[in-house]
Amino acid sequence: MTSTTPKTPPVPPSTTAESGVESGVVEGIEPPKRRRNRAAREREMLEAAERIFGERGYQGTSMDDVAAEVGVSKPLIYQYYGSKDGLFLACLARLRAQLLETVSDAVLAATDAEDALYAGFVAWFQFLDDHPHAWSVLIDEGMLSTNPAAGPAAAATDEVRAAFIELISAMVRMNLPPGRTADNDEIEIIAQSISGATERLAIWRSRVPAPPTPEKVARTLQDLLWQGLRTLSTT
Amino acid sequence: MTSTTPKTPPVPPSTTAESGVESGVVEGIEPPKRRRNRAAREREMLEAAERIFGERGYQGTSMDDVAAEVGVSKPLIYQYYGSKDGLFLACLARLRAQLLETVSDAVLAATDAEDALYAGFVAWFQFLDDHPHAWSVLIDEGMLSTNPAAGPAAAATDEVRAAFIELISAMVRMNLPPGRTADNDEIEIIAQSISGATERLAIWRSRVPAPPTPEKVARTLQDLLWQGLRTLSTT
DNA sequence: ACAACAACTTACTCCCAGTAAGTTACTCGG
DNA sequence: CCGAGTAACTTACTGGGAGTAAGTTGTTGT
Repeated sequence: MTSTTPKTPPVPPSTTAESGVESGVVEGIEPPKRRRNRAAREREMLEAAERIFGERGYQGTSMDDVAAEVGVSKPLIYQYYGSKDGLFLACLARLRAQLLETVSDAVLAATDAEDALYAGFVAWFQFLDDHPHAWSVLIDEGMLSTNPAAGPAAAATDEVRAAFIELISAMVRMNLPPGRTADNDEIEIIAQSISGATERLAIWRSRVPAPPTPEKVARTLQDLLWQGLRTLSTT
Repeated sequence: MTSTTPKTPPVPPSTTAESGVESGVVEGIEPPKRRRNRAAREREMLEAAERIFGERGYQGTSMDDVAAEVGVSKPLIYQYYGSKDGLFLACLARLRAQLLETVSDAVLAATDAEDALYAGFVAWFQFLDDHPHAWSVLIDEGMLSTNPAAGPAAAATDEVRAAFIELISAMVRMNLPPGRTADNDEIEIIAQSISGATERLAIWRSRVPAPPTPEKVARTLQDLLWQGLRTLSTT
């Protein structure tokens, strides 16, 4: 009764049809299939989950909520995704793939290192502007935990980060002054810093009323980092 | 029975003394006070909570756990701290005060801007090395959430961050090239970046097997940022 | 000694992740 | 067309943890 999403319009869940009246029409013309194959349901579930996680956060979302949204019962989700973490993980994986691809493309399309850095920043902030949902899922709750005891979701988020760290490290390495071989610690520190900076900036932009444009932020970040990157460890 | 911390040694919780034998001694000599005044209990609870949150994270800690550790029943904690969030918040507030003070002191003790930045970084990483507990509490779970729906703990963590952002902003402003007045967006972007970078570096250091020293990290970060900071927006 | 209050407990409720076991609709070989 | 087999799905539960109502016991001031 409180269902806000009248999925399969006719055919009430059965066991409620006292009056045979309903609507005047006969139902001989193939009642809209309630049953779908696994792949289709999984897709439905993933979409619903992505939306709800994005709106209410990991903690704020119950499996019953998602089930209700899809119009299905909870155990079915468990059958397909195993656990709440599993479901969240699936959302993450999808979003990560999209985000990583977007940024990588931008970086690879650039002609020189300076431009690659800038383009990567812009792509990152732009993507998150264009997919507010994605962003919420990526950071909220799941993103936060750095504690080993925090379950698979945290681990998955770490994977996302690791991928970016690697991308950034590669860029930094490519960008080293010719003769220079910086030690790995330095590269890692720099990559971690940039990753942390962009994450925090993304969060900040998503919460401030009138955030500066992706280009402005990317520009400022570029200005802040570029000099230091160019002269990396030449002291 | 499973209690690992035999706080108040004798005097079992009552209602278990079938045999009057117990130990041979009489208990006439003032049984170790089980009752304490509110302030003392609150302190006990805070310490236990800080430790357990630090070990198992916010999610991984149950109020019953904390209650058991203190040797007290759960509702008492609720009476004093109101909720799990309230308890966590109290831990956070304490740690924040310590951390902020440590870093501020280091910054203020420095003689010039360049040194202040470096000293601040070192103090930050050093403090977190010295207080692994504190660190876990500050970042785990509670730290992660950027979602408004994530409760007071998230809000409190934001306050911690806001304090640092402000400190960093002040430093950046002081450090501006003489005639230069950067716009506020730029300052904010830079402050957010530095905050994000140091947070991520701290997390990274806490998880990697042999992290570089605080000085090394601070140095690298300094090298990365200093050039950019000095020439802020002079393009 | 005893009233009155602070410190504390037992024994619940409710909500949510996860599960056991059963039921219903599609499909495919005859 | 017709059952057997299986994939899709459900009802009805368990268990654990946050939070609470209402009562009990120690302490303290008079």
